[in-house]
Amino acid sequence: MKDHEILERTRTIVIDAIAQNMHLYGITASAGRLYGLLFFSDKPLTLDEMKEALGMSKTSMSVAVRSLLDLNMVEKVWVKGERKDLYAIKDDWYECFFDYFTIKWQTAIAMNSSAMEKSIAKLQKLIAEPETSEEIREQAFIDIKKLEERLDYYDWQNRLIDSFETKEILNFVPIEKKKD
Amino acid sequence: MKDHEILERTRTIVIDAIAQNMHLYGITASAGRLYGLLFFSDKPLTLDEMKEALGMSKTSMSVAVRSLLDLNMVEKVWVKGERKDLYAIKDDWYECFFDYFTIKWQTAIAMNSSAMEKSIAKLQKLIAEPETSEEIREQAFIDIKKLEERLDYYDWQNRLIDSFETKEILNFVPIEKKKD
DNA sequence: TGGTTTGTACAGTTATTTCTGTACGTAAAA
DNA sequence: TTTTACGTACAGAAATAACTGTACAAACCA
Repeated sequence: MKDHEILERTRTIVIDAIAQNMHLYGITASAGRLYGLLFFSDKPLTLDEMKEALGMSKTSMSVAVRSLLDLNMVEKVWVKGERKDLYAIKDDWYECFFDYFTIKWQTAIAMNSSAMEKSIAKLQKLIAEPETSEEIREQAFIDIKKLEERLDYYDWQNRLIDSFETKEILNFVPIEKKKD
Repeated sequence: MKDHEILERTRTIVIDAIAQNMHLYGITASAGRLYGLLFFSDKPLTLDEMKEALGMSKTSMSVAVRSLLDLNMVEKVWVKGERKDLYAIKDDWYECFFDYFTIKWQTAIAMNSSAMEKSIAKLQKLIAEPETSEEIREQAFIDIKKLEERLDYYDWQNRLIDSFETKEILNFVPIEKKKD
């Protein structure tokens, strides 16, 4: 009786902490709780079991689990003879961390880079125009310089994320087994 | 007339893109716009100038600029004879990127680690109790193992972020000047 | 000292996000 | 085939976050 409570409480402490910090991945706290639930679960769970465990609607569970799927934090598991969909946590944390940058950051970097490249092109065209005033031309030069610097920075970010994607980063910051 | 519009439009495109992706840093889109404004500004701006440029309240500018200050994305600039506070973008993007992890991620990791360490201690105590049932004891062992694995992962994350903080990461993924 | 100006705290408002229940399409079971 | 169960789309409700205007404290100036 008391034992079980302690076990449950220690889990809750951890789940709360995880949920609270999940926003770093752009994920709602509820999805974080769900992640914590799956972290401790010894078997894949159905939407109904999640709903039951977290006291939320099935719809919310469906949404939350999908957001976790999108980030490769959770996977759909097939179990023979089970009609319902089952979901389990992906237990390669490192992979998951890397995927986050590949999925979210690389997209954002691509968007920003694209916008900046387009702007540079427009500015160069503006500079090439003979009727552009000297003042404007000068400002355009300055803007182009700023944008190119920024593009260099995005290029660096991409190279960093590439080292995540290929796991080459682990040669630089290796996974070490802690001594027991 | 037309020139100036083109210049303005190219800036807007870029600012919009930046604002849209700023959520990756846990920052509101408005603060993102402000960041974009400062990115193109050739001089530090006052709250009133920001308010004017973005058509928002001074209070909002105050809040937004503070969120950027907290992430070391912006700095307060002192200018002789100027009574108002002036703010400028921090132009070391790399530093800013590293700071983000040091400020946000390290804090989150510390919170999670702390919660897990506390839980492990409680579980070990539970295991040591003679009246704990064998079933509970077994479950506690499983939980401890999971938590310790997770702690190893957090340790790795910390080492990665350390390499950001010390900039040693740049030895692995160097900043390369793009050829002009 | 008293009179301005500047930045922010606070409370109220608006906008956005998150959550719920119903309704429905799809697929398995009978 | 009909029946049943599952997961999700959708619309409305509840909760949260973002923004604004007022009011005030601190700093500056006279």
